[in-house]
Amino acid sequence: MSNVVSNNTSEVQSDVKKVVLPKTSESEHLKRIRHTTSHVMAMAVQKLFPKAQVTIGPWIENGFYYDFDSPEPFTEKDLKAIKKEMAKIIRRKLPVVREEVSRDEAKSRIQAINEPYKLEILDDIKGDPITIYHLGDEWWDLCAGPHLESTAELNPDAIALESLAGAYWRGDETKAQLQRIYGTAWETPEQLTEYRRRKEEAIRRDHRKLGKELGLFVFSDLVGPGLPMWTPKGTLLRSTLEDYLKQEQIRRGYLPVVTPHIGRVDLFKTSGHWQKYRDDLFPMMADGDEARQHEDGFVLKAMNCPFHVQIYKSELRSYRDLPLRLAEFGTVYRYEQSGELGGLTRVRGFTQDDAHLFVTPEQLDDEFLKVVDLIQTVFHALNLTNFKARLSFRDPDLDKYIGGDDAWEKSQNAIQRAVETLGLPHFMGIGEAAFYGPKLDFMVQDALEREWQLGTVQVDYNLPERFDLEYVAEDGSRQRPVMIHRAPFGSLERLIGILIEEYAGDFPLWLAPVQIRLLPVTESHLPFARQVAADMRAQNIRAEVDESGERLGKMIRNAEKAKIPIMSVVGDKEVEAQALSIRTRASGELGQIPIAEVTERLAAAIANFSNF
RNA sequence: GCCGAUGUAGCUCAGUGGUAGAGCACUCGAUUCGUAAUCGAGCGGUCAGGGGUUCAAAUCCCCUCAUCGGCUCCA
Repeated sequence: MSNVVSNNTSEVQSDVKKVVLPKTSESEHLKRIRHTTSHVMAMAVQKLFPKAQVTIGPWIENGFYYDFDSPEPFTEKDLKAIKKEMAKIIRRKLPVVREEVSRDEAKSRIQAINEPYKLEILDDIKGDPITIYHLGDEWWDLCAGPHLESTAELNPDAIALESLAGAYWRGDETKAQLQRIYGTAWETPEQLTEYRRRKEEAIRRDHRKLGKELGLFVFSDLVGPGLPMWTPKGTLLRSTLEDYLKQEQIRRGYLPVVTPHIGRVDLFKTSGHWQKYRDDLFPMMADGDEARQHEDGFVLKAMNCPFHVQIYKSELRSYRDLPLRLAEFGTVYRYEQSGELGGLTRVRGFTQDDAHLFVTPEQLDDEFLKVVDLIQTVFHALNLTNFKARLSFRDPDLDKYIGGDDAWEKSQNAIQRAVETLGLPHFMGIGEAAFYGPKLDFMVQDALEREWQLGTVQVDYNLPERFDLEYVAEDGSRQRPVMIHRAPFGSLERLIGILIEEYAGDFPLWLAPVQIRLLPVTESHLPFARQVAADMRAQNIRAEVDESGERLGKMIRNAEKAKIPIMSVVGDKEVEAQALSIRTRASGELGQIPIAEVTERLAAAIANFSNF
């Protein structure tokens, strides 16, 4: 009875001894282990590939990596050889010795071994002395440490080399591409096993896998990469989310609008997007070569703001009209780099829950706070608690932004004030701003611990300027409004990807594409089941009947695999009693409940975002 | 876009130079069944696509496409 958990999901079994995994950022010891392991790996690599040059090799949350410049590309087989070599080094119990040297001394030693990357790294190290860490007397690298005292403290069975990747020197794609080896190292082999188990579990939650299994969305090579298509079940999920937010927005004074999927190039020239993102748009549609030459054509929209701005501009606005909140579930297309695409989290066609608020400067703070409140409300309703707010400000050293310093100051201050007023925990993201303004971004992690932006609020003084927006103030003067761009979900695609992983496919009742499935014990009970389901659908309950004609056990199994929250067995007893035998995914069998009561409770639970 | 890996039936996968396989799904037949898989039969593949090597290619080589892990980018 206790085990209602399906055996193909990943829940931790209570009888398995729990291994606690330390975090690198919180464990000095683990930092030392990973630092030292990365040095051992680098030494092993240079032993096997003498031409390989060593660059940088830090610890990361789940392990470490090291970047090499090697004329011969590493292969998966090489990883095995490197791992073997590492074990050898570890068994030799080499002491790890810290040495302090002067800048000049470091320089001459680097020149002696001819490692130009190290020279660049040396230039970056501020202050003296320079620290060098030696492994025995055969290998050393510039390193701030700290390290273990000896390779003897490492356990080869707690170390694994995980993957190969390309990585640009200094993260700059115009510079040399290096080869990165990712590895992981733990205090004990048990920790490594646990780490691997968690990784497996994460893969089971992967929305690409679950989306396929649950039949929510599909891709097609013929349609094209990064262009998801939503199945009937996925579409139910999507529209439930849409309906929820639409309702919430209407309550908050948003006005719905609809705008086209394409617009003239000139529109995007005015906004500045064309100059900035031309290559990231699907190619222009132009009627003939001459039109093409003059850039007199149309492009698929990659954002909705310029369209909403045109609606704003369609009439003379009074201060009495503001704030004007124009909202649209707008589908946009971005020609993302092929290597960037993945599942639903990064796609080429997606729908933003977009809105643009046109406000007076005096209204800015208040409206901004209201938007943050909406986002928090939405995240709460979705049970997304594991997010971090990021202040995405401009990097003053870069010149990829439009607008004057004054506008930027004002915008960034408005965001700063908002998070302070709310006491919202946040972190800084310098250089993460949009080109027209700073943002407050709500960041979440997927199952594989990659960070994604969902909700966003942006303050913008620049587009109102570029489009020459105005309103008539109380004194009759023409004033410029401020714009707030905002999207609580960010995009429906990404949100759903994240939600699938967050819930591991077990959607809460109100979101579940199918809320209840009726299972007729024999085919003779089908008409009864169909009637009950139809009555439930009339109450806006997403009910369906298992028409397979399978045996009950099989139907239950299928419903469990489909992660349907509620099952109802209908047989002679139920027809007789005008009741339903209820089995929930969360709590197992609940026994017989009269049909009217089931319907009523279901409808109430759905309305309250609660369980049955 | 770059580095690396992968691509066999709708799905999950086996098959390393000699006649394409399994389980599930699907269709049909039998069974009419009470809380996680009834039995049997059948259907289903240009082995991602194209080119090459070979007497012979899913298997070896080249190109393209897609997917995955990273990097870069992300309005």
